[in-house]
Amino acid sequence: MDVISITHHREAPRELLRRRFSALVGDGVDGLAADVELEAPRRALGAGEGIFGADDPQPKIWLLASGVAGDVRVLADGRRQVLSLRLPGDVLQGDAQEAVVALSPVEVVDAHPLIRALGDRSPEHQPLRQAWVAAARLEQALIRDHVVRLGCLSAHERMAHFLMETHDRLSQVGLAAAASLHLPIKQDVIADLMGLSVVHVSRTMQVLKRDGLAHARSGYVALPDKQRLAEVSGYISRFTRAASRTRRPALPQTIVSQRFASLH
Amino acid sequence: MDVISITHHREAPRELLRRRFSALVGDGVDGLAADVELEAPRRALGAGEGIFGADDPQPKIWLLASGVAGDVRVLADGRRQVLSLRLPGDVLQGDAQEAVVALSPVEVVDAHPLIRALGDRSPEHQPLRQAWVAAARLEQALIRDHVVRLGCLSAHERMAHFLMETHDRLSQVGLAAAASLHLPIKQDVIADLMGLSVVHVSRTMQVLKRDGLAHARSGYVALPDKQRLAEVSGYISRFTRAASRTRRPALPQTIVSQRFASLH
DNA sequence: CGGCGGGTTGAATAGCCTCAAGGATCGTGG
DNA sequence: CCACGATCCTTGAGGCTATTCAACCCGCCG
Repeated sequence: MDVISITHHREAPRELLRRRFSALVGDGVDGLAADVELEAPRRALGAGEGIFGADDPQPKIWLLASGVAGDVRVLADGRRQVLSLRLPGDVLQGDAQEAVVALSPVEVVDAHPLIRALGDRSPEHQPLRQAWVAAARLEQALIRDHVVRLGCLSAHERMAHFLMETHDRLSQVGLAAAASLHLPIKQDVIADLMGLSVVHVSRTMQVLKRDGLAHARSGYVALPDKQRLAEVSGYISRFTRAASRTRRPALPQTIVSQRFASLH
Repeated sequence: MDVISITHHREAPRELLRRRFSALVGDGVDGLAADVELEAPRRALGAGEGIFGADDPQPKIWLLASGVAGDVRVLADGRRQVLSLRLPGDVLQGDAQEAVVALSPVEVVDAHPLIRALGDRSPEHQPLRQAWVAAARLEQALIRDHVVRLGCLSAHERMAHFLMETHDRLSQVGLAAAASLHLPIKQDVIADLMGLSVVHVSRTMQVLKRDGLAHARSGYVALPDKQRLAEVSGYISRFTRAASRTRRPALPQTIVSQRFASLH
């Protein structure tokens, strides 16, 4: 099968962002190249390292260039919950209430140039601002999907749903093949993400394999039958819809978007 | 015990909003009275009614004046998840991806005057905009708390945590006594909120009663020992902290707040 | 080769669910 | 004012899902 690594891909960070944004608002953001420089400072971290150290100097916003990170909350007794998975092309904001932790080896680049571009109100950056708002809205939708996963779905459904979602997200930035994805995280992370025990994650993966729905091997997951995987999990893509959905001209755009724009 | 109803209280909608906002950003929003008119149109709905009908004419933003509503998602096979509870003083935005449903008899008032005030950029409305952003950020934090509840906590912990949180939220708008709250929703709603079965919600409430932690009777819940209730659930208030937390002057405020401002 | 981290397996248990029946409460109509 | 039905809550019994604990396996690296 075709294989794309998300820790060792060769895409420029800006290109990842461009793909993500143009999937959200069309091609208006292609000019991203013009003035948004996203290469340095670049930082590499190993799995387990916190991305926002308390002693950090300036940059409080990073763009995830490669690898997997996650918003993690740890309870007093050691139980952990991974609130959301962060994939290449995502913007990581240290401002958040949670710790953002590298779940695989990752590379991050300073995203302040992007923030600066968003800050000025010139009309040429209008599509960029729209994309930023759309991205926040999408993130919002994803965390709500996560609530439903945890609240309503069985272990099998959860895993299937999660794999579909992650494949979709990686596809959007061009980092997944048609029927497989690279997911270099350990099972205990998946467990803390899905609200399950490590043991049960393992068992569930076995069943998915037996059913011909997902084969995992050394960080790569093949999804031979996405159709059926979507059916058994009730998965509805947030991505294909976003493109075709008709926008209703509702409230003063400023307010609605202000509500979403600061989410990262 | 002292009793305050949230379906039949006599607070003006604007007063609820003022309390909520001033708890977030201080007294700067007291001038809310000046130009933000929040009384009409007023609408009453019964439990179970959707608040945003597809046939709705204009107002797509309501302020919840009394009662309880919720963001509800229904799966294809009928399973339901209540994503978040909406309490008096909350702003309901039909723009959201979810259905917003009345979970008790509710009254809503048109919130467009508020939106208009947020829309103009005059300096006198600066605190109002800050509060709006802070409210969105809080909402964000609450849904993440919900993820942790569903992912990490046992049924008892979930219930205890939920009761603490709801009591806190109602206290903030002055609609809860010191050690009790009015929660006029049925157990099946709590079940769909907590990811449990109705039966188990009932049993769990019995145990909480036995332990002297929560007595529910006809929509009113007494919390005789909030201290212990917080301990057993690992509850950390988002409200007392918000007031005392030191704000770090981080990113250009516009961007950060844009990210939050359109969330409702 | 030994050790180690991560994955897998088995057995026993706990937590929560389902089904089904029995109470309590409340509004309604006689 | 009481009987009635409807709705919601409670209780019991049994079963399934997921957990825990423990051992074992496997690939990798020193």
